[in-house]
Amino acid sequence: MRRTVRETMRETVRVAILDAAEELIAKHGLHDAALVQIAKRAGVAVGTLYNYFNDRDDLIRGLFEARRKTLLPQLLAAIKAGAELPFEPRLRRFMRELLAAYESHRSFLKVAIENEHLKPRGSTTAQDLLAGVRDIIAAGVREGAIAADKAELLPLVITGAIKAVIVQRLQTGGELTGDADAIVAILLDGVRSAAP
Amino acid sequence: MRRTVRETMRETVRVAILDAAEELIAKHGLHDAALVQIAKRAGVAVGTLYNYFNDRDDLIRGLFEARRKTLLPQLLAAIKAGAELPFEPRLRRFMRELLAAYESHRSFLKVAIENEHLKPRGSTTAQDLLAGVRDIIAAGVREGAIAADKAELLPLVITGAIKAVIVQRLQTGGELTGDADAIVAILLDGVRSAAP
Amino acid sequence: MRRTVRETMRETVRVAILDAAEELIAKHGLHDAALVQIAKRAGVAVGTLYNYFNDRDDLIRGLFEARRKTLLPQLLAAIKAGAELPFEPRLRRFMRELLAAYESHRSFLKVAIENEHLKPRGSTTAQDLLAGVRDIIAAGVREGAIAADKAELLPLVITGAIKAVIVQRLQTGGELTGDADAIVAILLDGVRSAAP
Amino acid sequence: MRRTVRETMRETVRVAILDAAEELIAKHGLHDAALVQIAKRAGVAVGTLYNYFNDRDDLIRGLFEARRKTLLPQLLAAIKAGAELPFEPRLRRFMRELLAAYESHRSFLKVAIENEHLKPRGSTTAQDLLAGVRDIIAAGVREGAIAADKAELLPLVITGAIKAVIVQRLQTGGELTGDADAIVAILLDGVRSAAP
DNA sequence: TATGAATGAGTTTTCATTCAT
DNA sequence: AATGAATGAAAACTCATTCAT
Repeated sequence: MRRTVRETMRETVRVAILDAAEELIAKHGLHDAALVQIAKRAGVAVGTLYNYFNDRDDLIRGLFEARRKTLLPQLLAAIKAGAELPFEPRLRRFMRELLAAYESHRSFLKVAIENEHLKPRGSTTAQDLLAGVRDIIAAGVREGAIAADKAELLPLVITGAIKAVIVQRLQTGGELTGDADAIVAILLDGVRSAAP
Repeated sequence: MRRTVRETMRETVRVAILDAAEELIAKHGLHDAALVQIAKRAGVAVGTLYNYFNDRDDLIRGLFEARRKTLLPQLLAAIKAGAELPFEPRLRRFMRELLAAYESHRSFLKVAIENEHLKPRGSTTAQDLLAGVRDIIAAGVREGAIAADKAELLPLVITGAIKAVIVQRLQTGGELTGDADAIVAILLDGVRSAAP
Repeated sequence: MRRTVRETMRETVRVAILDAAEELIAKHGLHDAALVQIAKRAGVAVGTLYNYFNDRDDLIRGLFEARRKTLLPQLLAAIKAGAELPFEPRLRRFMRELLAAYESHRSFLKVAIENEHLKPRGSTTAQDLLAGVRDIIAAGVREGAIAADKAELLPLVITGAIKAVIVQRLQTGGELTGDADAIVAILLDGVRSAAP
Repeated sequence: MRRTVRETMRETVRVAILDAAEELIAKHGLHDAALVQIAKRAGVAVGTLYNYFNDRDDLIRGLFEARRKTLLPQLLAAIKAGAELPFEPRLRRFMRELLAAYESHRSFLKVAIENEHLKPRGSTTAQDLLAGVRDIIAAGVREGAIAADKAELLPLVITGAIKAVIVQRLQTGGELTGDADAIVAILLDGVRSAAP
């Protein structure tokens, strides 16, 4: 039981460190978030960081992995949520749930999008998203709801659109969820006016 | 006229520096491209960089501005190219010309996309693109070719899609132009299968 | 008597710590043997080290003193062993017994020789050895067996030779004892070939 | 020619750095000679050290290599010096010249002997010495001047004796050369008193 | 103007030591 | 007494910037 107490403490500190890192990286950029600052904001000494991570790189990776661990289940849930629905409502539902889940990770989304090019140990949240969208599209193709020739590029287009909208909303401060239906509408129907 | 010769020399060196910077930033990332390396690759000494730029930041900004100066006319040309065409072929043509123009700037595209979040003094290539797409969309709306309610989000979706495809092609090595029509097709018609 | 049990436990831990220290210092060098590692290998926590030693320096000194405490009696025994013998067989016997005694302290010998220059409070094993050899030489001189003019440098030459041979054997892995007679032969007779 | 001036300057600074390093390491030990101190004593800034060496380790190695580069020719000269002499006078001459050469490197000898166990890139001064002594001994064997069975251990015994004497003289401050003949006498004749 | 060595402030990293549990 | 996380001073290392030549 003593063991458990200590482990709880450890976990608390670890979380504090990662939160501090996320915050500072979001504010100042990956490189300009100095370890001393991260430590200070986390309320620990510099040396303490090294009781939790091997080096700076490991800490950064730790942040990405921790967030991924939180976000992946939510992504999977969003995928599963409408599994029994036909393609269109399913995509709509997925988008809404996804952006709702993302809503509470704005800070990390900024960090993740700005540093997408850094190659991590495992998979990234962005890759998870792409894979998830691919699954749904694949289902749509099997169902006959989607033109097969569009299926290949579509996941890229969708995730690209999502990111663009997120970036914009992070800047302007608006809610992410608000755009879910609009994005889907464009993708499903195209942009042509309904006029004959 | 002697003056002109000297200025040509200066310009040559400046170009070499920017090319070197672009190359190294594309390879190692914005922060990990050290000035000594840039100088070495440009074939000059570190001190020389400071005869062309005030400081590191100014050099980076110089790179972005130089590329913008090249790309903006090409973008404007792509916009103008189909000005007299109706919306759909115009968008199609724009996409083709845009990606063709981008084709010879792969290295810079990598740099630009990875560092989109850094706010420079003036406009960025990304903002130019967004503005250009907005223009074309606006024309489409006036023309009645586009559902007005989709017009607001559409530019974001389009540029987001373009970026996503570019990033992917930069990684896999494929041609950019190849995807122009496919992207447009998705956006115009939506992804529904043609089925009755 | 309960007291004694407790003291035995303490002693056991102390020994474990010193053994761990010796092992790690032999492997990584004096400075690169970190206290955390020593503690881990000893099977205790870092803090525990400080229940047995005041600080790092004290621990190191403790190691040297502990080993000296073991080795000194063996050295003295080797000196005493042939006390009644004439000089030459005495020296021969001394060498054999000395190297035999050292045989089971290879790890510490490495540590001791590599760190001979660190001046501790008390005497060192190296100084003990030198003193011992001096005693034997002095006896040889009194006995008339040794040229008096060679008596001053001789102890240094002998101990230097011993150390050199030990270092070499520690590297190559051979037995220490094997060289005892050969060293003595060189020192007694010189290296001249027996030829007339 | 400008080139040459700069290179001369560079060499001057490099030498200053290595001298400072040698001095401080001799005084405080390998590990306790901090780079800031070395830089200060060399009259340069810390960063300058890194214009000459990759890292601390490289600087240390640089010191050993530089000294070896100076000492090796002197050693070789000492070996060659008496090449035409018969073994005994040759050994005697070698010892005198060797210790004379070492005389002006006391500081480095301390450093070298105290850190003999660190494995360098190439060979060490100690290894050079051992090899040199081996050469001379081998010649002695061929000449029939040395008992062949003693030839194997002899180089170790000689170098060990030399080191021991050097260490002692470094401490007490005496001249190194003074002991050359005495060491050789012991080794050649053995220590037996001349008495019948 | 070009050069490249020198600079030193700013970061990362280490580890003996402390101390609450 | 034992534990091991926290501490922070001290060290190594980086690199944009300066400046004498």
